[in-house]
Amino acid sequence: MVRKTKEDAELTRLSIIDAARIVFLARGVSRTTLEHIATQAEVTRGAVYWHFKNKAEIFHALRDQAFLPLIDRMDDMLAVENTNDKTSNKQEDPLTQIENSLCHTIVELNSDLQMRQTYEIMMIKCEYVEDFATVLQEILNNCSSITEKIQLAYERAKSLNLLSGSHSPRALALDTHLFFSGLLHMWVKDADGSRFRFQAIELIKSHVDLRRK
Amino acid sequence: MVRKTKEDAELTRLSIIDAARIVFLARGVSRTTLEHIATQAEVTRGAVYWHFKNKAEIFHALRDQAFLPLIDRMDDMLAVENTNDKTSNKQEDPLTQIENSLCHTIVELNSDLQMRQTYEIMMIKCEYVEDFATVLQEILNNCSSITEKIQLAYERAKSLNLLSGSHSPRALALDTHLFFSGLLHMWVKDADGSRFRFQAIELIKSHVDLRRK
DNA sequence: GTTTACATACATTCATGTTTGTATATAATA
DNA sequence: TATTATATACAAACATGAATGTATGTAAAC
Repeated sequence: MVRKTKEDAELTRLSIIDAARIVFLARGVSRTTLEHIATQAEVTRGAVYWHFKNKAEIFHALRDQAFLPLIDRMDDMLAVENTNDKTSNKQEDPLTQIENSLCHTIVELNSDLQMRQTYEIMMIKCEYVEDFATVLQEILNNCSSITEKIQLAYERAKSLNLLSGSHSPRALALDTHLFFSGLLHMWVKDADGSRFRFQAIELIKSHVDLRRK
Repeated sequence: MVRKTKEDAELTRLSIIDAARIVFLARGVSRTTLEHIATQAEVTRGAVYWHFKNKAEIFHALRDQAFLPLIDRMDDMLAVENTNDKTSNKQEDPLTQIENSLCHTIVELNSDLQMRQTYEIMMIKCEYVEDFATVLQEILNNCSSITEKIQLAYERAKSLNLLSGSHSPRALALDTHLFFSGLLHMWVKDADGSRFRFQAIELIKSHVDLRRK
């Protein structure tokens, strides 16, 4: 049980990230030792230090694994209508596009335990200081970009005369973004699911409906 | 510089909580030592251990100091109209009541640096595990109770025929709660204020307006 | 005189980073 | 193709620096 092939080494790397997720979730990021992670991954700290510089690097790897794909997917679902692609979300009306992209995120979280756990870690098991503060800024940037996409969708909806009332697409987008941000937080904190988890989809539909003519 | 009067001791206690806030904010809760807090408060760890059992107890004290008053105030502003009290928020229409209670919280946060810092600690400088997990549950309970108050206000608004559309007060309340929860999070994370801090009031007004007939 | 409100000193545990050791994969060379 | 060299992927040991909790000391208040 010593030297492995490159493929084995990659598996070790992944299992360390996997282990980190489990231990971070249970003990919080600060309180988990590299020893904890190593034990969970059934390796020694030597292996951990071989693959990662320190705990922060593991944290970043974990984030990249779960966060980025979801952000990308959301971005994609909010993209401008593309008439060549009949199978995608893009032929829906803009409001339905918004609704679908939000719902999709929730569905993903519901079906993917690991992603759910990672979100929980990022939201309530991590202190955003020093090495971790940058992650927060990145998240904020992602949020901004998504808000802009939502705004564009609302602008399309407006020009298609789909909106009730006369609110600015900007204000609508910010409101939607804050709603969804709050929903994700509550969704994560609501461990037993009694408050938000089981009605998240409903809440999204209701939120979007409020804007529909 | 040894034994003090009861009043002096109470001042020491408060200065320890004050110091904890400063250090928690800068270093995160986990990474701050009781030594850090003691130094900041210009006492020794002896004094800290005299007044508090451990770090978690300081954390709880800090929370009680900043959180509870704000919650109470919000609760109060959402209370049922009281015709005897002409000076309060209670003579406003229910939707304005909701708007005011949300705005009030933001104004408070804007004017009270310490409260703002405490919120920041609770949201992004603390890991909710073990000793701290209970705090999260308490926060969730507070949220539930506020949501209920908001729902009651929406019900009053509905019976006064102030609402546009035909959405249920329950759905409206949840939506508002999630919006505000998201707003608080963003408000706190948005350190330089460029994204949310300076337009929070506007966003609240716009959110409530969306529901007004 | 006793309790209070601390300061100081001590003991222990624990986490981190580094260093060293080592078996094996892989590339180089002959 | 067989041999050798080197880099890889770890394990194990070590050294250091905290951080915690407790125990003890002490001066002033009551």
